[in-house]
Amino acid sequence: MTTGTIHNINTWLTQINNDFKAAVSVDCVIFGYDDDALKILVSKCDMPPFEHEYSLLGDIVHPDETTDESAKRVLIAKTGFTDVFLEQVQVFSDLNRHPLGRVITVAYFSLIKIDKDHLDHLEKNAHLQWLDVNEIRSLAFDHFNIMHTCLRKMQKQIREQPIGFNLLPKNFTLLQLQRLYEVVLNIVLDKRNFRRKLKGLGILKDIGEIEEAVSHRPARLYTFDESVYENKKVTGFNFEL
Amino acid sequence: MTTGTIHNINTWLTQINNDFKAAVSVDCVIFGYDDDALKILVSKCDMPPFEHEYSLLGDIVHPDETTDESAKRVLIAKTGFTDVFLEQVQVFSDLNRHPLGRVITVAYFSLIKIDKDHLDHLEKNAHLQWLDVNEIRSLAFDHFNIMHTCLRKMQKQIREQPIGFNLLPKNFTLLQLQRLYEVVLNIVLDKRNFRRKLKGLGILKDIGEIEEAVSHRPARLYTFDESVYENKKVTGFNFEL
DNA sequence: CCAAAAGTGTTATATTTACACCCATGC
DNA sequence: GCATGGGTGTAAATATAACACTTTTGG
Repeated sequence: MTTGTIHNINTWLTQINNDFKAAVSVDCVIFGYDDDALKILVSKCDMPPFEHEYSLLGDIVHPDETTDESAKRVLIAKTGFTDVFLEQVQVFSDLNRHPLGRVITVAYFSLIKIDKDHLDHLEKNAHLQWLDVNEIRSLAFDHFNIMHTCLRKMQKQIREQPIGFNLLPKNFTLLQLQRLYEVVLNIVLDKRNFRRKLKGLGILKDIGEIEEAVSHRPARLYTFDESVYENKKVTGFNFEL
Repeated sequence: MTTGTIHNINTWLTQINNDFKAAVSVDCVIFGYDDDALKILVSKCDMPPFEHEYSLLGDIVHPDETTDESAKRVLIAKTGFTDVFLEQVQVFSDLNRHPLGRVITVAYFSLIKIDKDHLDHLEKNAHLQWLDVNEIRSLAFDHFNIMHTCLRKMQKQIREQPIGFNLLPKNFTLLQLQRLYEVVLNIVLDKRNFRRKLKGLGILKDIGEIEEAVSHRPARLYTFDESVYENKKVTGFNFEL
C-alpha cells in the first residue's frame, strides 16, 4: 500500500461506506468488595457457544449516546446506582471476539459499594452474580482477558488516586481500608506505617463516631474528605503505599 | 428504563440492527522530538468546515483489522517506519465530533525518531507537517482535545517507563536525554542528580564512543539497553525523575 | 583565551521500612 | 480471663534535593 492511496477519514473521504461500519459495545468490569474479597458482577450468558459461562455486563452503544454514557446506562440499569465511579480502560477489537459478527467493545471498570439495598436490587436480576476475581477461571467471549486488563489498570490507579473509597461504606475503620488495599493489591501492609501514611495525606476525616456491636475495642470511623483531596490534587499528590 | 428491558449484547440479543452500527476510526498523535521541541505530525485538513486547520493522521478501521492494526497501518503509510512505539489511549465518541456522521474514534499516540531518512519520506507527503505542541492553538474536529489527552498520557508514561528513547537517535548523550525530559515534561532537572539516577537504573549502555564535530568537549554516547530493562521490569521498576 | 558543554561528590532533608506492646470491648 | 482488633513511636536505611567547580574541545 502506498501513501498516496490510503483512505484518510480526516481529509478527502466524503462518505462512509456501510462495509466500514461496525457494531460498537461497552463492557463493564464492575468491582465490589465484600467479605474480604474483591468481586466482579457478572451475568449468566445464554448466547452460544458460551451458554455455561458468565459474561461481563455490557450493551451495544446506541446512536444517541457516547460510549461513556452507554457504560453509565448499563451500570444504572444493572445496579440501580446512579452515582458510580466509572473509568474507560481500553478497546478490544479482535475480529472474532463476538459470535454475532464484528463487535468492537470499549471496556470500562467501575467501583461500587456492595450493600443491603444493592443486594435487594440484584434479587430482581436473578441472572446476576458476584464472582471472586481470584476464583474466576474463564468468562464468555474475551471477557476474561478484559477483566484482567481492567484489574491491572484498577490496581495501578488505586495506588495513585484515592479511588478505593468507592468500594467501602461511607464510614469505615482504618483496618477496613487497610484490608481493602491488601486484598486488591495482594500485598501485606504494616499497620502503623499505613495509618501514618493515610493520616499524613489528610484526606481522611474522623467523624467522631466509633464502631458498634463488635466484640473487641471499637474503632474510630473515618470518611473520605473529597474537598481536601480536590484542593491538594492540583499541586500533585502521591498515594503510593 | 427498567432493568428487564434493556438490550444486552452479551446475552439474548441475536442480531445487530444496522441502526446500531457506527463508523470506527483511529487517530494517531505522532510525537517527534527535534530542535529541542516536542512536535506532532499533522496533515492539512480539506474537509469542511475545517479546511484551514490541521488534523491528526487517522483512518477508518477496516473490516479485517483490529484498531491496533489500523493505527499501525496509518503509521507505516504516513511515516514509512514499520517498528513504531504505539500506545492506545482512549475512545472519543461525542455525537457530533465528525461532520461525516457518527464516527467513534480510538486515539493512539506514537513516539518516533525524526531523522533525515524520515524527512525525505515526508517530502513525498507534502501535506504533512510537524507542529510544536506548545504552539498549537487549534486542530480540526476534536483533535486538539485528543492531542491534549494523549500528551498527558505520554507525559505520565514517560515518567514510569523508559519510552523516551523512542524519540532519540539510537545513540545519544546524557544531556540530550535530559533535555528531552525537560522539554517533554516542562521541568528543569539537575544535571548531577539526573545522571546519577539514570546510571543507577542500569538501562544505559556506554557504547565507548564520543560525539564528533561539536565545538566543545565531546560527550560520551549511550544507548538504551533493552535487555537489561526487560530483565528488571518483572521485579518492578520506577523511572521517576 | 573564550565559549560551550562534559563530567564529577558531598551534605542535608525527606521518605520509607521494620518492629512490639498495652488497651478496650464482648463473650 | 480470653479472644479480637485498636491504637501508638522510634530508629535505621534509603532516596531525594540542593549545590559549584575543573576539564576538554573547537574556533
